[in-house]
Amino acid sequence: MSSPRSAKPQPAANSVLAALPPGTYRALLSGLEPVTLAFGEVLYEPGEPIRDVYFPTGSLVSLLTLVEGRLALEVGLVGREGMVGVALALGIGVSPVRALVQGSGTALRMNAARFRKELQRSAPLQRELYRYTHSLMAQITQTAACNRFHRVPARLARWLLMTRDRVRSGQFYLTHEFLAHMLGVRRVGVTEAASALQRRKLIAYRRGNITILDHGGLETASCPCYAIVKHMRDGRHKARSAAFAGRA
Amino acid sequence: MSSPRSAKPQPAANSVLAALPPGTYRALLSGLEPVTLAFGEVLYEPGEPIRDVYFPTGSLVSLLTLVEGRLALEVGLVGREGMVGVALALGIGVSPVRALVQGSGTALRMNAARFRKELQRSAPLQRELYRYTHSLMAQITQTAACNRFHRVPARLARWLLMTRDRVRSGQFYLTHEFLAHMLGVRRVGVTEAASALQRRKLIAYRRGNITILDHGGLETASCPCYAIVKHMRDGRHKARSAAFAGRA
DNA sequence: TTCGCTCTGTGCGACAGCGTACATACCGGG
DNA sequence: CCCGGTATGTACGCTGTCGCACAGAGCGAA
Repeated sequence: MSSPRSAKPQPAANSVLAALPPGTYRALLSGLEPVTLAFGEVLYEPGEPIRDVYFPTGSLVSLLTLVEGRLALEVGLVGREGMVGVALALGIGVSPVRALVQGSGTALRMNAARFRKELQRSAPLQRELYRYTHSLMAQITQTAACNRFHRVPARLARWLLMTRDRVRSGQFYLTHEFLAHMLGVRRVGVTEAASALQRRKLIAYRRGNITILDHGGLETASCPCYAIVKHMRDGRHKARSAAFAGRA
Repeated sequence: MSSPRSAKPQPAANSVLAALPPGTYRALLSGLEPVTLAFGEVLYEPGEPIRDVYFPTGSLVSLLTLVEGRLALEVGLVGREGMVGVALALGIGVSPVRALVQGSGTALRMNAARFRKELQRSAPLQRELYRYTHSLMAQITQTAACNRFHRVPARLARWLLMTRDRVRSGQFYLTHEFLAHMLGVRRVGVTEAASALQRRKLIAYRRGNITILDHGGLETASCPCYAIVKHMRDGRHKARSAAFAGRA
């Protein structure tokens, strides 16, 4: 119920995998197992070993940092554009964050040992993953600043837009309570901000089912961080040619 | 004047470089140029190409993200334990942050082209840099949460301790104005917090010259983020054996 | 239908941090 | 020794968010 569209025929591609040369991709295939991730599932817990990495195809995973054991704060959001478990690509076998499935759906899973082996032998895979790692770092950085300087309503708007981009749908299941954990604020704070957005006809929600009504309006209501992060990702090919000028 | 100790004989080692096998290190040497970084110098500006990378030996560099062009917020602090310019190690030629010299001192500099070449041919260098990249990501993540949940006095205390660890000295030059930019608060907010710490005899300062008087007390006054980040870095060898179990 | 649970809405006092303005203290140079 | 600039201290009203408490509202199961 949380994802009423799980049956729709997607291109089934994850952007990281899609960017690989065909030969590289074929070599990976036998290690990739299609799985369905369920809402609320926890893929990693901070300090625990990373057993598998995940390439979301139709799912959405939140990366949360925990403070004082109870408070949570989302620092990253991973959808089909990325991979869950970048720490492993950096040679670290322990997750620094909690990875929580925030949108049910499909993903491709590979166990840690195989992943390390494939990474070691494939330069294109390395290149794509490091590029994604950089983009994730930028996202975390932007989030840090955003949490410091921007108000709850703007941050909520940004978050909804980011989610929309990653699930490619303007509708998803999320309670105020859940959103509060993501934004690191009280549930009441979310209720107030969400009510305001609803009054302005930018979104509609009913017991957790949120629908984005006016994408443009929501973008105006959100802080500039949304546009900044989006632009960084879209501009990545430009960055690539700068970094690897004269190569590849 | 900003660094009255610039002449003291340091081991001159940067931790990333020190962790390399002797052969690897020797290969790098001809590309490493000793430089002195001056307080206030800007090594990178967001969006600009990374021309050189820096391995601080006796200097300290802040990584700042800019919001709306004017507000600044520190997301990372790089001293002798790291490198400035990790984006380049991830294949990105453009810096996402401003890199500002916060403590004058020595560093080893390598130009971007040479660095890419060396990185490509040296697996140990890659390994060390990716490990450091992970540690920097963890630091940024922790900072994001810290900025969200902790009060200014605690954050100030943490920041002073982190600086101390990186310059290996309990004394350094920093005005309230400067600290305000780092913490993303008003100068007045820093003054109030610093006065409180001074009243409690944890620090002393006089026109920018800050001295840590009671390290333990300051640690108590700081948020747990300090201990967490410190522990992550100290525990990195443990993490390594988990990630590379059975290898190298 | 009714009960119970979850989700959402509202009220209220407390307070940290903001923006601004201005006062004092320190230091080096002429 | 005095002057100017920089650094620090203090005051004050404002607002966003907090913590808490409780009141509706929707939905599913009995």
